[in-house]
Amino acid sequence: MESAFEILAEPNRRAILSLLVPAEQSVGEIERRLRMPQPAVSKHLRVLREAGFVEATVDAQRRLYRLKPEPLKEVDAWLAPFRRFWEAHIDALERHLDRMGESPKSPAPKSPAQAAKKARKTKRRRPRGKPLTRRGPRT
Amino acid sequence: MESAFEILAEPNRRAILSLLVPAEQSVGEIERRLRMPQPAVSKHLRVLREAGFVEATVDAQRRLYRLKPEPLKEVDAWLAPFRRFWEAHIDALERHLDRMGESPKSPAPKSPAQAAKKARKTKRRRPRGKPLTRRGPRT
DNA sequence: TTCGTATATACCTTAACAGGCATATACGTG
DNA sequence: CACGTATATGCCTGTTAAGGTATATACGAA
Repeated sequence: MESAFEILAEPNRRAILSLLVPAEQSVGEIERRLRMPQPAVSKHLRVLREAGFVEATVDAQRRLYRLKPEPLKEVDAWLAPFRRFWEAHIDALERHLDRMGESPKSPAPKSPAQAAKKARKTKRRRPRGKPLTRRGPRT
Repeated sequence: MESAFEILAEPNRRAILSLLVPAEQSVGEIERRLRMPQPAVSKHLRVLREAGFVEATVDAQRRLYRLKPEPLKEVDAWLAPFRRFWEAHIDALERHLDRMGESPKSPAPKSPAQAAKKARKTKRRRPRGKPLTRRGPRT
């Protein structure tokens, strides 16, 4: 669990962080708002705390958790080169998309997301019978 | 492996993406530059491709991979609220740090909010009876 | 065709997490 | 002191993903 990215890979943790943007929250509030078992919340908070995403203050038996920006800033910083990349290429991309608005081969390519999903869903367990023209460098 | 964050959790994948910022690269180039076994590279590229982070074109037996911005843009978008958060609090933080440059031990009054809280229910002294071993709400 | 290069997949093993459940610890109050 | 509330940990389990190794596929050249 080294990097900030690994921490953010967990959806519930991202949800917790988002919840903390407007204001600090107690464990119980998070538990209720996200409808998540209390031990889970505590565990995620521990991970977040140890990674520096949040910090807590004590209020009687309660712990009030609030955001700490540093790790997210790191992520933001990592993103910077890519941001420059896509900003530089926006126009080129637009042109490209404009151009291929027709039907290249099969039914007009879906959104990248959908395409990805489909690819994932496709069972690529070769049935052990026929070569099926699949292995090897994709064409 | 749903979200972009999960994809980015893997350091080698991040490395690959960074490598692709300046220009597209073949699998072999990535392999050499990152000193990573070829199957590993191919596997990571597959994940990246299916998640829409990259796309490839065929050049004879070679595949040239290049960046696609969408998923990273998503990440960037998710980050936005937090960016606002830390930008809004930078000055406050600075003030805070400026102020507490003195005695860290003495009750140096913190923010008004905290002061108020404390006034309400100042009773958070650890009884010292038991050595605060480990279990239980952290103090 | 055969060979060499470039890349993708299959399969196996291992490790790491997330979830669930039980329970320990702290604190305030009666 | 006993109790209820708030939160943290321990342990166990299932799942999933990454690494390693072997091999299949595709293509150009001889």
